[in-house]
Amino acid sequence: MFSIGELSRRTNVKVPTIRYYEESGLLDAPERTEGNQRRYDAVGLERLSFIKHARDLGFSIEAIAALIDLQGHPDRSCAEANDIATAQLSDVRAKIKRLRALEKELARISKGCDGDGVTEDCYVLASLSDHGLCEREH
Amino acid sequence: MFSIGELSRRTNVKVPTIRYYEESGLLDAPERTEGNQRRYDAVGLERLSFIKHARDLGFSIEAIAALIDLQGHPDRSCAEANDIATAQLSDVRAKIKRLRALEKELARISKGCDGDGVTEDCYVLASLSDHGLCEREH
DNA sequence: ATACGATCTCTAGTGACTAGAGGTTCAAGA
DNA sequence: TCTTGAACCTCTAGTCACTAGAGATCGTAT
Repeated sequence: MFSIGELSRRTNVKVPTIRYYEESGLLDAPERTEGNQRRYDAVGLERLSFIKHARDLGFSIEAIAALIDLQGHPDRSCAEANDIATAQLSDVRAKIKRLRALEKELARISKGCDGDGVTEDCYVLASLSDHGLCEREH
Repeated sequence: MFSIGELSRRTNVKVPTIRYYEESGLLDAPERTEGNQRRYDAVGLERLSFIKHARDLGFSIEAIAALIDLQGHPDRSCAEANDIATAQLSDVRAKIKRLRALEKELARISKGCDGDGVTEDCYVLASLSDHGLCEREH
């Protein structure tokens, strides 16, 4: 049995975040000492590690809650879990696509300005004012 | 002179968002009719177009405020504007890098599961539980 | 016994909006 | 000129996933 601070150290999840996960229903409320302090065991550690890993992969709290629910029903089809992962994957891919377009545009805007002039003639500001200077849609 | 709804239509920025920008200090408070409704002119339209374009490129409200401030001082060096754009560019590149790592990991996790089994043996759930299954850091 | 870091709960703040309530104004048609 | 109804107004609260701070209590090492 260990404290919330110890759990925090072991998982690299901050203490207030752990309490937030409990409040959100992702973590079961743990046992308490007589003085009302939380005490965790290996199960709590494992659960939080799962959550942390999923968060690092960009899953939303809602999606994680669904995954945890599936874990609790080992007889349910695996398809659901796979659906959630696949949705997350296409979400990530869409974000990458969009960011790549932005990267191109920003690189172009930034390259057009050597930083020597005055803002009156600044290509950065001109580019932002006039969308027509952009090469593609974004 | 046109209404906030007309401005919204011309810029594709929603009406509450326009009011929010005004409240945030990005947009000057426009003239009002006798009945207290906002009336915009070409200057307001141009300003909002600038903001919209910058937001589409992922600049924060704070960065946009700085850019607008620079616009108001045409004698100031262009370097500052370029710095902001460059910072935004490296921010975007960092995000892309991170998302690509996530993409690989998610693709791997998702591929390992055909969706046919039951959750008990689900590779998606196993992967999320056990970080050691991951191929690289993320 | 005391000190002091860790913990507790609670409220409020973040960024960039979005939603809704409840009331007022504008403009077009009769 | 009157009426209707869409558009407008302000204000509050909600979103997501936390983060920060206040003020009080607890646990443990000396």
